[in-house]
Order: sequence, then C-alpha cells, then structure tokens
Amino acid sequence: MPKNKKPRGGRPSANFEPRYGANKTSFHDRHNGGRDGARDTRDSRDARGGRADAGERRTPAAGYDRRPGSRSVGHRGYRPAEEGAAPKQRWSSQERAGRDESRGIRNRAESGRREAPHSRDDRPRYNDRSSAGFDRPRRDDRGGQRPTGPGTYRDERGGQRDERPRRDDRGAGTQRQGFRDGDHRDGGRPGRDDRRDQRSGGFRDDRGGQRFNRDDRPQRDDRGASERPRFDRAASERPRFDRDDRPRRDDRGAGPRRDDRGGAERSERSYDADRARRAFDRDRTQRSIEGGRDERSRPSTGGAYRTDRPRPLTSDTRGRPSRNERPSRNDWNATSSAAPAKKFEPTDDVVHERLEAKSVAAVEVDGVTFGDLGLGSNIVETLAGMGAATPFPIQAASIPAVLQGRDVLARGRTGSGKTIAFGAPLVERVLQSQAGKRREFGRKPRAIILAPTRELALQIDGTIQPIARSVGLFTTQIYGGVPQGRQVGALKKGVDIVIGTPGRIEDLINQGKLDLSDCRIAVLDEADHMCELGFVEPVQRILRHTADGSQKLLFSATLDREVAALVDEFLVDPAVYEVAGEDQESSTIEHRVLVIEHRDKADILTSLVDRAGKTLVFARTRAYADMLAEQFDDAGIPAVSLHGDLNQAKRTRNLERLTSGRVNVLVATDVAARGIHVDDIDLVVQADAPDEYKTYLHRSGRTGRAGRSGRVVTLITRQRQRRMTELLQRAEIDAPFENARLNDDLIEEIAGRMPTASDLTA
DNA sequence: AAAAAAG
Repeated sequence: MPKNKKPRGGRPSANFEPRYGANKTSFHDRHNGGRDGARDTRDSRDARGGRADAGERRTPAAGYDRRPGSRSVGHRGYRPAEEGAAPKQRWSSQERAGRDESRGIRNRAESGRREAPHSRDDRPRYNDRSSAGFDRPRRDDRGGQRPTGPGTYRDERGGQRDERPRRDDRGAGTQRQGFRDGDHRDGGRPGRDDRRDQRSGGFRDDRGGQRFNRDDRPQRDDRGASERPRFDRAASERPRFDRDDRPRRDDRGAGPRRDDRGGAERSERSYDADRARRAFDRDRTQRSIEGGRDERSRPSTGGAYRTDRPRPLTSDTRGRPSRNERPSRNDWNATSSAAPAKKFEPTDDVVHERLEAKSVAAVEVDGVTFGDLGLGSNIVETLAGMGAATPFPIQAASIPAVLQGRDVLARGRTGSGKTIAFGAPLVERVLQSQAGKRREFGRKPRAIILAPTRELALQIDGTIQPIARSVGLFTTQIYGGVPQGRQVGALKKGVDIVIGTPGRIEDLINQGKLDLSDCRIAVLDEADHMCELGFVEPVQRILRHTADGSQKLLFSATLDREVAALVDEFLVDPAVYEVAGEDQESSTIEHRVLVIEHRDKADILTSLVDRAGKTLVFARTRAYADMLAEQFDDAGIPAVSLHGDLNQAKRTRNLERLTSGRVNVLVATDVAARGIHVDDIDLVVQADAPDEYKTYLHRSGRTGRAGRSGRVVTLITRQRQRRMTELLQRAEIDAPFENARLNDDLIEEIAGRMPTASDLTA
C-alpha cells in the first residue's frame, strides 16, 4: 500500500526476487537491473565483507556477453527459458553449498516469498539475467532459507509441546536459565527465530539497555520533581555549569524542595498552559474554519466523530510547527496538572482536559519494589534477572495504574524504562485474567502491543517475552517483511500477547487469522508517532477490533496532544504520568550544530565518522542513507545502512553489524530514530537536520545512554539556521552553532580525534 | 520524506 513508493516493484526486497515479469518487460528489467545493481553492490559487499568484488559486480554488463539468458525479453539477444536449465543445476549446487552456511539461518525470516514455487522456476532465468557472480550471494540467502522451512515447522511443534509442560517448572529464580533454554528449544516459535538471530547481536543489547537504564537510575533519582521550562529559565539560581554538576540535583531533589515547587509551579504552569492552550485552540479553530470544517463546535465529549480528527490535527501541527509544537508540549504538562485551568477551557477538545497528570519524581519511589507495586514474584525475579531490580519512576507510576485496569498515558524519555512500565503489568494482568483457566490451543490473544517499526517490535518482544515466559505466557511478533506463515502458525496454536506493527496485524485480522476480540489490553508504544498521518488510521481500526472496553496504554517519550484522536475515542478516564525533571540539564547528551558550506558536506561527514566509537548517522532519505554508507565505505570506513528499502533480513543484519561492532558506522533513516537501542553509540550525526523537534529528540536519544556522555552533531547550512534555532527551542535544547570548514580542528574535536574543550579545562 | 502488508 503506501509502502510501495517506487514506481514499480516497489517492495523493498524487489531486487532480490525474481521479477514476475522477467520475460515480459525488458524496460522494467533493465531499469531495475541497473538500480538494483547499485544497491546490490552494497549488499553483496556486505555479504562478503569485502569491497574487492564490489567493483566487478558493479558492472554486470560484463556478464551479458556470455550468458545466454542474460538478455531480457525485448532484447535482440534474448533467448528463452530452456536455456536456464544448465545454470539451474549448477546453481542448485551452489545453493546447497550456501544453505548450510549459518547465515542462511539468519535470513530464514524473510525467505517466505522466495520459497514460492514459481519463484523457483524463475530462478535460473533470473540468474542468467544478471552476471553470475553478481547474483550468487543472494542465492545463498535464499537457498539458506529454504531448507529451514520445514525444519522450522517441526521445531515449532516440538518446541511447543516441550515448552508447555515445562513452563510450570520454570518458577522463580530460574529466569535466566529458562530464558536461554527456551531460546534453544523454542527455535520454531514464531518470532523466536528472529529473536534468536537478533540475539546474536542486536537485541541482546536492548535488554542490556534496560540494565543500563538501571545505571541511569541514580541520575534520575537526583532529579527533582516536575521542572518546567519556565521554571528552569527563571532559575538563574542554577548557573549554566550546573549542567554537569549532577550532585547538585541531589540537594534539591528531596521532598521539601519539590513540594515547594509543586505549589509555586502549579499556578505558574497553569497560566502558561492556558495561554498555550488558547493559542492552540485559536489556531485549530482557525484552521477548521479554513478547512471548511467545524469540528470545534462539537462538545468535548463527542466520541465517535473524533475519529477523523487526527488528520486535521496532524496537518495542523505540521503546517505550523513553530506555533504549535512547543505549546503542545507545554500543554501536555499543563493541562494535565492544572485543575484550576478549567476556566480557560472555553470549548472542547483539549486532549488531557479531564486528565489529572501526575509528575513522578524518583524520590517518591525510593524504596519501592516491583513487588510492592503489585507484580507477582515470578515477574519480579525475572525483572531482577534482566537488571531491573527496582522500579524507575515511570514504572512505579504506571504499573499500579495498569494493574488496576486503568487506561494510562505515560511520558518518559527514551531509556526511562517504558517498556517494562507497560510490559510487566501487562503480563501480570493477562496472567490474572486467565487465572485458573487452562491455556487452550488456539486461544485468542489477550493483549496486543503496537510499535511503529519492526525493529522496535522485535526489541519490545525481547524485553517482554522473558517476563511472559516466566509465568507461562507466550508472545509472538506479527510484523511485515517476513513470511506470515510462522506467525499464523503461532496464532493457531495460541499466544497470549501479540507484539507487532500495524500493517501485518491488520492484514492478518482481515485474513481472519488474527482475532483480537478477546484482547483486553492494547498498548501503543511511541504513541504520538502512531497517531501521525498514515499511521493512525490502521491503528484505530486495529483498536476497534479489540474487546469492548479494552484497556489502553499509550507510551512515548514525546507524548503530546497528537494522541488526542485516540484518547477521545478509546480511552476512559486515563491516568497520566510523566517523569519529573527530564530536561536537557539532566541529560548526558551534548548537542552541537555545525554550520557548513554545502559543498563541504560530504567530506565533513566522512571526517566526522572516521573515528573510533560507534556512530549513528541520520539521513532524510533512503537513497541518501545508502549513498552515505557507500561513501564512507569507499573512504575505508566500514559502514552499513538501515532503511525501509532494505529487506528485513538486511535491516536486521545491518543493525546487528553495528551492535556487534563489525562496523562502527550505521547510516539510517528515521526508521532508527525511535526505539532502537544500541549500546555505545557515542556520536549521533544528523546529516540532514530533522524537521520536527520530536524527531530531533528521538534521534539524539540513541546516544548518551547508560549515563555515558553522548554527542549529537547536526549539520546545517547557513540558510537553515533560523529553522534550526526554532526547532531547538521547541525541543528545549541549547546547542551552540559553530561555523565549520572542512579541515577545521572543530571537526577533529567532535569526532573525538582531538581533546575537547571540556577535556582541556578538566 | 519515512514508516507500516503483499501467496
């Protein structure tokens, strides 16, 4: 659907699949052949880890001279299919050789379509069409996957049978072991394979990330209660250097101080909020009128009609970023916390109008344990095994509310423990809801978790699955880009918690293969993102399939009124939480903006990523991401890319290459902006500045984890300065703008090849 | 512009 952006054969993996029209459209073939060839260069290089043959393969034309089938149908030199016979056999042996390779296993996940019979028939032709050497690597991918298919199924059944009885044994304390255990036995369990693959690299780090969050903890503890931008600004008491002066926050963290602020702040904030809100309303009203709509006139409780809100709301936000985005952030805080603000709510649709937001400070949850919050001992022990010994603020706040069955909105910045905040109580709820019941074969899922990207879905499952397993519940991942067979198989056997992305989930619902009618809990991670244009509608449709009155949990680091549409339609008297003191000064991220000449950009980028640590580069488009990765590679800096033009196997693989350290540079689109956890990224480079402050916050949140220092560099041209300034304001980030030229020491310093200014002063 | 579904 919208996924296909390319004129033809737009699927991400199209270049690795036989052309359906191979014998029909010569133009098509030539066209794609060329383009894919370029991409393939990267891939095959990836596969072999060397650049040497990339050059050869880059000129597939060489192969055309000798290979009979290499010409497409319309070509004079085209020869029909029979000639594929010989190559086919030869290829098969290649395939046999290749499929034993372990990397074949890794790619099993995406093998589905390639296993289709007609695909096989096409293969020889396909092979011949391109130069032989060029194609082989892909073959291996494919070949490697095929044989695992049946085996997978067997494993799946076997594993499942094994699994069930054993679950009971897996009591407290053995979480780790049980997990690892399950890992192996469980290979065929849907998603398990994928996860195991991931686990070899990428997604272990994600759980590790959780552990790191633990390390983070002290910092958050240090933070005082709800700090408002306004307060911070006014607080000249806090000199700038205080930013690094963590301990100081200790002092002010404790009760009295916070309470003081609570009082004083509140009124101030409300006032701010009202102003902001009114501005917001004004804008929106205007817009509605402009748009010929009169939604504003609807009463605030107007439920059903609200569904079409997201569109105007979103476009409004986009249309007037500078007016709306920042205010909306404030609003979120403000509305939620300020009852007195009511008099300023003339009309209707303030999202959090009837919500009482609670700002949770770490000090409030000191000494509280997960057990205190109402989680069962198995879950508590599992969490401990994952490194989550005691709850983070956002967890302490939301877990009891979730267990009470309330709808919850929660905002906590990246790495603040949101996944466990909804995951652990969700598991507990599901467990309680079926207490005493037998886990039936083919039971319907009881809970669903939606994420905006596949990687994030995988990652969430990586956190939740061990928790679920510890109490004998099953999770499965439902996302696109991989054959659906295994996912459907899992659903047939019965899973308790579904984690996935909207597209495939809706697809399976429509196919009648996923029944959410018994789904009592629905979670939206990155909820604000899921409410953006193009996302929100599938999400709404999916949520409507869940059980009546199902509990809804909305989480995001940048939760704001963009979720209004969903809140209005789906949430009932939600509890709203945020974590206190999440401002730049409590962050370990250093932000800088380099103002450069456009002609220097490429070289500066190369210079920036030519460094020891892991670097994540964000590009605006897929093509540019690819280009940059190749550019870095050509410069001798191993780099891979991550974006939606890659098939899922490559997405996974390339991400894994970064996490495993096989490369130090990953160039990604915003697919990696949210939720992707890789340890040790100490530099985020924004080759293209983001358009939205939220994007900035999420991208930069990929670094500075674990209390380590992280650095974010954004490259802009002079023309962009103003926009960038505004964006940073909205993000509430202070960053120096520095002019930089190609061989400036500045770049050396940022890349870490020179001591930084702070190093010198230290 | 990106993301999210294709036997």
